[in-house]
Amino acid sequence: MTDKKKLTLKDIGKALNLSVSTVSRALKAHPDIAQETIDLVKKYAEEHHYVPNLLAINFRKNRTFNIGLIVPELVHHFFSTVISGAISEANKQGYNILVSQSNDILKDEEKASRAMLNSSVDGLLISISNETTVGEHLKEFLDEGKAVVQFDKVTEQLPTPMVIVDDFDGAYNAVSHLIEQGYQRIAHIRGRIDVKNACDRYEGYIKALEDASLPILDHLIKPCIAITEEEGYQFTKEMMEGKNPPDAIFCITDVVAFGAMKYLKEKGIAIPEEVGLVGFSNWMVSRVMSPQLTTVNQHGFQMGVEAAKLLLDMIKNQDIAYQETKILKTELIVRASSQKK
Amino acid sequence: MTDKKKLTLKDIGKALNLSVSTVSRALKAHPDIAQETIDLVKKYAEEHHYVPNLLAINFRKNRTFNIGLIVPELVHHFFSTVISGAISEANKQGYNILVSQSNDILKDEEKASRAMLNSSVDGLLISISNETTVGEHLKEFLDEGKAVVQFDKVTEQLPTPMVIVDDFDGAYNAVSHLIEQGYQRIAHIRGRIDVKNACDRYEGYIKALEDASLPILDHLIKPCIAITEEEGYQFTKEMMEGKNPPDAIFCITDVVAFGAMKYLKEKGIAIPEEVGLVGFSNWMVSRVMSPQLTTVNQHGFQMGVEAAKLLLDMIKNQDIAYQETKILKTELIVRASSQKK
DNA sequence: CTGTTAGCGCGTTCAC
DNA sequence: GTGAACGCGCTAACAG
Repeated sequence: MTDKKKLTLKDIGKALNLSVSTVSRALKAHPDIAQETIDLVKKYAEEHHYVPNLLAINFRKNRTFNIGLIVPELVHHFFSTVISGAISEANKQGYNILVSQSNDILKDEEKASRAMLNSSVDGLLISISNETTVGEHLKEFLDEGKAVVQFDKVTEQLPTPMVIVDDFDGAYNAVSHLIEQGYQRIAHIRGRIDVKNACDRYEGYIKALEDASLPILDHLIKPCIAITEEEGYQFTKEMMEGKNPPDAIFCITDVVAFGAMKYLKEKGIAIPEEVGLVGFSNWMVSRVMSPQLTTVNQHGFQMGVEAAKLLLDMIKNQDIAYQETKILKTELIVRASSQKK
Repeated sequence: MTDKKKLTLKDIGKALNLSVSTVSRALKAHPDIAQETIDLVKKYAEEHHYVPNLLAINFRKNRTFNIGLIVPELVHHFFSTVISGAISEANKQGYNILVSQSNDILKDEEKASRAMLNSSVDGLLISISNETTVGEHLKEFLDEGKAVVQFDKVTEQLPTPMVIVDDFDGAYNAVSHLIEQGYQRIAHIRGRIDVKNACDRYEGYIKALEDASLPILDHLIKPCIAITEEEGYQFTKEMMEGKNPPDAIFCITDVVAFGAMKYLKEKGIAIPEEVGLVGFSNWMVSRVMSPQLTTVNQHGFQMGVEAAKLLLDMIKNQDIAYQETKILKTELIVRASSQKK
């Protein structure tokens, strides 16, 4: 590796017999500087491939042009889509993105956020872990005067703007669609009780049933803990083998629906004829299952873009107090698994 | 609420009537400093939540404790798995990871790498785009004396260490497995001719046929350009409708195999009885298809870990010249789509 | 043992 | 128009 000495303002000054400050000003075409000087300096800089030392600039201005992004899981279709959107927007505005994951473990999230807080980041985009409730480590960010935007999995305990999906509405539409298709005994394999998204979807489910004057049956509501295929399989088995089994299942997410589908197929129960199935999130898997899974698309890319925009706005206008909550509409994607008619 | 302004060494010095340098040394328990002083300073720093200004440190030491990571696509099961591994290892060693994507477009890759080069990164992990051949923008990294490690999609034009999968071996095993199952006319929907991975897999395919004394049939070898489901569908259609159709298809990747499967199912061609199918990469979709897809697992997480380790080794021992190439073995995952017997 | 001094590269006074 | 000087926070060489 060749150690190429980097050109500095001082070097240029020496070469051109100018002072450092003149060179500095010339490069940004300061009005005080003579046009000839400006041209001269710019030409020299160009020819010798002068690159300003970002480290020095950042140090002086106390900012890094980096923003942090923490998600529960990186290997996850929805989250990677969000990240993709955030990176796209950030890059457009001249920022880079530092990515970390919490694995849904509070300790890991704290470690990641502290690692970023130590001045390597101007602001933070975060989707909190299942274990995060208060978020002391995130308050540290705010205390330092750094911008934070929450997205998707959020907590109201933290006074920051957020970008979320209209989970209530998405669930409501999904369940209403099932009802419209003629299903009457609709089960819900839901998420954790302490997670906002899961609750919103649950509420949407309940509301849809109520609006259609369908009874709410407690034994058809099952709570996942880890949100896995296995849970989907297990709960479906329990319900189908119990009495008064459901004729449709609305699952908190596509993987869970896959577990449910697996059980139904094993038992030769026809989808959608005997049991209808709807997932949530529009993972790539939902298109690949057979029958293809009806699901709720969350526009992850757009969420990433919006979250990044919001954060960068805040960073650039420190004075403004943002408290905005952007709610993105979902889109029901109807496929074979729920089309009885 | 903590103090709004950050505590500096100078502040501590003033408060304790010590010089800045003494404080600095005390905090790192320099042997020259009296134990009492060390204790005193440390206690004060602790109580007042002193956090060293990383920006200043980095500026002075000319490094950032960040490493860059560029992949063709972020929303991609394999790559996100690699990233996950790289982040895990980097964090362990006190580094953060800056992520960007090229979308398989050379221009985007150049932009991303330049954005990172500008002193926001100590080294780079990259999986090059389909369009990258020479990699002038990557040479700039090397010229600046920054470490670069290539992984998965690499070019030999660039003298850097790499971490790759044994694509040849993986393909060889996959095709040998098909042969063992009794398939005789094995097609290959391959990747681009100018991409190394694709060629290695192709070679493995050829070698397996040769070793089994099976003929190589040109009309059963089809080259994808964009590596999509549509191409898989189209090529399979062409081959199945042409004369001397294949009785098995080895696909460059799982999505392509999904396209192939889609066509076969539409036409009522039985998998694996009439046509066997094998993919590559072990995406989550491969488990969800029905029949489940036989595929080649690439140990993405491990690849990320190895690549990060290599890069950090280089960063930490600037003097050592690394030219290592780590080749990770693959693992054939046999599922229903290829089990004729 | 501890303090003084001298930068790192840049931008921003304030003089001339 | 331009230059000199200072400081951002920290480290390291050199004194004492």
